[in-house]
Amino acid sequence: MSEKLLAPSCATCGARDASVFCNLDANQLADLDQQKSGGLYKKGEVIFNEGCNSRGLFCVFDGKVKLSMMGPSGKEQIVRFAQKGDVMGYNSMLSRSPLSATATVLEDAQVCLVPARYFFELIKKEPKFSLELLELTAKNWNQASRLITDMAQKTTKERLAEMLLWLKETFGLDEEDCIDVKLSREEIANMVGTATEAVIRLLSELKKEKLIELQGKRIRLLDIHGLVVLANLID
Amino acid sequence: MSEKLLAPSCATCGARDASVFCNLDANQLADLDQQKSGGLYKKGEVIFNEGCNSRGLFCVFDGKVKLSMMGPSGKEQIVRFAQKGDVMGYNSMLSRSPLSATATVLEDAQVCLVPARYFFELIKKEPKFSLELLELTAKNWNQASRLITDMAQKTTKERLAEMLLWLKETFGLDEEDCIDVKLSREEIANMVGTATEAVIRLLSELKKEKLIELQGKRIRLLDIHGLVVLANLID
DNA sequence: CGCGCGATTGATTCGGCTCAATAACTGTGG
DNA sequence: CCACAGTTATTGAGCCGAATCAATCGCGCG
Repeated sequence: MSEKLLAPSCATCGARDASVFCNLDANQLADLDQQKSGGLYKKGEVIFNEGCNSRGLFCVFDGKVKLSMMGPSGKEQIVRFAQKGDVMGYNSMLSRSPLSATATVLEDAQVCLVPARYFFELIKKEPKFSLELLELTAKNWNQASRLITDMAQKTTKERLAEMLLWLKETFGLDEEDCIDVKLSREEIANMVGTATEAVIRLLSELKKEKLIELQGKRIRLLDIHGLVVLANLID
Repeated sequence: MSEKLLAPSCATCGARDASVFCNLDANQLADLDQQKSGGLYKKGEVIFNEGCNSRGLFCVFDGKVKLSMMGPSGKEQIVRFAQKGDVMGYNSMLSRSPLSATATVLEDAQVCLVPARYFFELIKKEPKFSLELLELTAKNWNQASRLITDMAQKTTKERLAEMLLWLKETFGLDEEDCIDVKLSREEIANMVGTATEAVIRLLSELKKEKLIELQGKRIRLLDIHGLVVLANLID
């Protein structure tokens, strides 16, 4: 972390409404403010590392973060992203096991840290918080099992199309219909589960098929429906 | 379900100690007994179906169940198993979405059903229950993200070795060191994410390499450490 | 301006999927 | 107890997608 800074106040945090903290009342938010600390992380920095113990629950105030695991042969696998309002590092606490993923900053991020003790206190005292958290983990599971199936059964091209759509859902499109995050070809390959060269070749196929346009790292989605069909998300 | 039957009492249920219900007190168990219903399912029967709404939380009293999803081209993908003490169908309730998997009986099973209303009541009233559930979903997530990485990065043979070890962990070995569950080659293929023929060929390779022995559906593990190494679970 | 990393393209190889043909096994009814 | 039909397991041959290796290109940056 580059520097310690005054964490943004939870009460006024714009990211909170959509987060697991959306149901806390004013008193609890004040408590949370007391307990938490904030940090500023620059692009490329690692917020936490797979295999270590979690220091608490990390809540992203702004910026973009990738969560990835090391594969058996040292290849990175990106398993999810986190941005404004998303929380990270809680699974490890809940399952009392080391962190299963590494969090790396894609775009400069402010991240708050809620210590484990207070996190568990919230669970014990605030059923609504537990429920939010359960809802979140349930959704994660749904997404994960879908991803398992896709990894196991889809072709590389189908998976690439699906990942582009996933990126669109996660980060949205800018005013020029470009996916609003900058990833290297290698990082895209590490989402799709393939080699960098394959991503490059397949992206240029998608371009030939008028589904996307490429300008360096910027990827413009020209035909979302076409991508959906290609990704086999519908028949 | 073949027949309605008197559900086993939660208070004396041997499966409960290791389940998410392990922390309930006598009163709550009595309530749970009141609320729940029981069912007997025969091999091959479907307990619930992907895409439907969950009728509640299913708790396996005995027997063996596979949980699978349909892939885009109609191929089954087995994502997990459930047996004594395992619960199913709760993710769908928590995320308020249709069931993400189909539960099919592998070996005759008795399964209790806790209605959604009571399930949510427990979460609201009993922080220890929420915590157990959170712990469970967190573990599931860890397993799922590991599986995503493996599917994306390992060879078919490595995945097969890993699945054999997973089956061993889940169902154990009988007195002859055979994995204690009967799966068709196709079902194994649907775990590994490959074609039936590939499983057959790779199983016979493993046999040649003296890692396993085959007698029909019975698979004897001869060299567990060898399988661990092959599966790349250690270096 | 040259260095170095990331992106791109090409050539080759190989794992694993598909299709096709047999063989073994299961349960069924005569 | 056997004959039959239907299913599951096995083996073989051919093909294709995608990984690997190698070389070049392009760009951002000191």
